Amino acid sequence: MTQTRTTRLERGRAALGPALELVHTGRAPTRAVLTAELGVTRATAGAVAAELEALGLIQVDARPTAAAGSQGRPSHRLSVAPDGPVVLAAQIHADGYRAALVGLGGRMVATAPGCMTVPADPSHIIDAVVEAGAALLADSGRPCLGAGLAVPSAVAEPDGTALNPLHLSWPAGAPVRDLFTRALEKAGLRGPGGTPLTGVAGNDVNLAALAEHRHGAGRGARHLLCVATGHRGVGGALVLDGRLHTGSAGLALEVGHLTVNPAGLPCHCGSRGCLDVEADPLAFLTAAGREPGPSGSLLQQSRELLRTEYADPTVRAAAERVVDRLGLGLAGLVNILNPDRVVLGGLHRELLEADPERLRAVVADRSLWGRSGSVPILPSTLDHNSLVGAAEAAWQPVLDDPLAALG
Amino acid sequence: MTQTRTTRLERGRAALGPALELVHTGRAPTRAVLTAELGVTRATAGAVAAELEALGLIQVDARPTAAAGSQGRPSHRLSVAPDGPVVLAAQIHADGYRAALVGLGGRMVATAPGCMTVPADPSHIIDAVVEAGAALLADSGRPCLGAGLAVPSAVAEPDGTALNPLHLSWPAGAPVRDLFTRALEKAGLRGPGGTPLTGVAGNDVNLAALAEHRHGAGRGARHLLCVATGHRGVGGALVLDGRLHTGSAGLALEVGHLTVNPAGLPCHCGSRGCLDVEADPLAFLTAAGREPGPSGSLLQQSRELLRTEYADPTVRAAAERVVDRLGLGLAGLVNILNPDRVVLGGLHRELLEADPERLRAVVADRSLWGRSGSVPILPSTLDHNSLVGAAEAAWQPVLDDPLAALG
DNA sequence: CTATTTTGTTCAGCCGCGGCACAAAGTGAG
DNA sequence: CTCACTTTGTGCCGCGGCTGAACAAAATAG
Repeated sequence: MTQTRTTRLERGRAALGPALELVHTGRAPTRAVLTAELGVTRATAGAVAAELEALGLIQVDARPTAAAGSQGRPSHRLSVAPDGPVVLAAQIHADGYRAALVGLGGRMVATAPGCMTVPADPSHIIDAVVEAGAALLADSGRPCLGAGLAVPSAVAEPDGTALNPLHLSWPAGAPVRDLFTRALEKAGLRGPGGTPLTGVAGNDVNLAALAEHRHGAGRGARHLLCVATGHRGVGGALVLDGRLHTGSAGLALEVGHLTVNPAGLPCHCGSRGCLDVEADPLAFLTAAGREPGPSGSLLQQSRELLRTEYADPTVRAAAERVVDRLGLGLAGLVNILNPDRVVLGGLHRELLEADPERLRAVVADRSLWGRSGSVPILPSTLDHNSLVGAAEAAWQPVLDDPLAALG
Repeated sequence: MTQTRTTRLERGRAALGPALELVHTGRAPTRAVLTAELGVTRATAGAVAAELEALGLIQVDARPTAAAGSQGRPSHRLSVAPDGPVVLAAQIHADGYRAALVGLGGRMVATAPGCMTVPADPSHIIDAVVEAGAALLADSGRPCLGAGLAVPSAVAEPDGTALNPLHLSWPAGAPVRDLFTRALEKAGLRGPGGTPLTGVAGNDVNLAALAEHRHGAGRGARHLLCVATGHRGVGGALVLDGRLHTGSAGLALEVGHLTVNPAGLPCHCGSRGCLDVEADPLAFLTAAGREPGPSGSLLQQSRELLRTEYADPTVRAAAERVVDRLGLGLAGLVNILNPDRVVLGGLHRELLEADPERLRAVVADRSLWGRSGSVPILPSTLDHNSLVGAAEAAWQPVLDDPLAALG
């Protein structure tokens, strides 16, 4: 037998992927910075940039803008290609869906929301969101390199099934990844060269964390912990060295069942006082003595209450109660994960902004050492971060190996 | 200025490090397997193996043993060099210290225990263990490539200071890494070419996890969670894709303050019913109604009790109580980290072996999905795993880049 | 003993990349 | 404006690691 081996996909320029990621995340605004970040010679960086430009992924400005106050020849500016390829991002939430086209750099090119009560059969809404995305794509005329789907449920790997669609009526174990891929096929969406698109699916909080890490409040963090709450329950996510940590089966960071109030409310998990039932919008509304509305509007209702009636002592006390519980949960997570940054989303973001010091104090107090307790806790900064995160997941193969993904 | 750049340490054969690691961990018993694992051609694998042999790190058997039941030319066998270089491993525990020389493959070449009450000044005992190691080294006549120290405390990065020497009388923030390095210098230990040795220091449970992952019960796991208890308190560690996850400041996996018994004993952290006070040897002895002995012997005392009097209903009930608490803590960790294997050390190992089903049932019951709950829970299998782990940490630079570490 | 299978070895050639020299494009001093 | 200086871009050469292929070696099967 003549000598065969596994095809080396990373063939060609090894620095192509890292270089694209640097431009994508805005960490390489010029070719000079790119050279330094990659740790290669200027010659190599130049060749890499030229190759990425030839692939239509980035743009190298021929007319470099002079950097103020610095001497020497100004470096060429790098940016993502303004009319380059996009990926299809889709999100399903309690109120309906949203489709979007997202280019490199997290730029949302087009977006289309859709309201509907989520039906028991996940394939219907997945088909709907993909069709909306296909329409956007047809309008834009730009090539599509991938597709990502965010769902409000844990997604098991490697099968891509939704395990706990808590506030959806989906059956447990719905094969959302495969349904998504099939919907892409049905909608006639194709990748470069007519190859079929393979969809990726993930938990919305996980994907939001990825987006915040690349383009939002988590930028530059080595170990980023995100915690967020939508309508019911609390989700977590961890980004380690730029990669989402989903655990061995995609089930990591199920933080909802940390005990934060030993004498608290019973939880469906069998315990009492879990974060899930002590620090979500429903808990806030209940503590404030308000009648919770329909489950798909709990977040809006809570935000409204927080914004308009925070002066009311009852509301304020309810907020502080939730913040204290959340702080206990965060302290536990900080002790276990020791992140260098924490970003809060959903209602937790508003609660943090309402009283940043209280939450930070609780976390610092219950963390084991001042050092780990002094971790910065920031509100999320991206709109539609789950959607952008779904796009990030879809971009990943391109970032890992641009040649293979486009060739 | 002529073009300079950061020296590319990984210059030369890029596959040298991975190849050494494969032999080191026993995953490349033959050159043919090495070829497949590295994903290179036979020619390259041959060159790499020859180079590692020339460096004195591995041995390539000229007379390959025929593999039974397979055709074709038998492949050369690979093994670590029997008289190759070693690293110095040191451990400090409640009863004293232990020094050892450890070769590649986790082979303990020589070891020397030392009993002493740990003095308040950490430099004394660190000097003592290094001197013991230096004596072993002089006897062996083998070159020393590194040194690692395991301490029963969290070690903060990047400064290498011991933060919570719980059952030692050390001051908080003792610079153990620097004290260790200085002791190595004082003892006249030198690396290849007379370069000074830089010591590495780590938490004993963290290092034990590393050892179990490379050579023990954790072999092959992608996400390995280790939990162990020595005399007081509970420690945890996580190995992700072969690397220890120590968090952004070395403080990750401080699992001792997970709440596992809301109505439990008060803990110095301010909460009640923490894992630290509910699932350590002291908790077991107390629950069994025994008078705890001196703090440095709690583990022995507990083991003794478990082995000789497990038939006693009081002892058994105490064990089950601790197992139940431990199970709650493990379930919480499994929900957050979703490892694909759990390894228990110290007294937890004996408790697991006494009644494997009970612990597994508790974990499965409190894990969110059967899938993550069905994670295998195994007892540790290595003797002196913290010591071997200290050696692993010391070997790491060599495994990462053999040429740079030896050149 | 021959055919087959699997592995080791040698060698030529490609190609990525470093190093260098030089050009280009800016700032600042006089 | 000119000149010195600094920083960046580009073309070219050469090294060296790695692939690919042909060939040799060492075992088993029949």
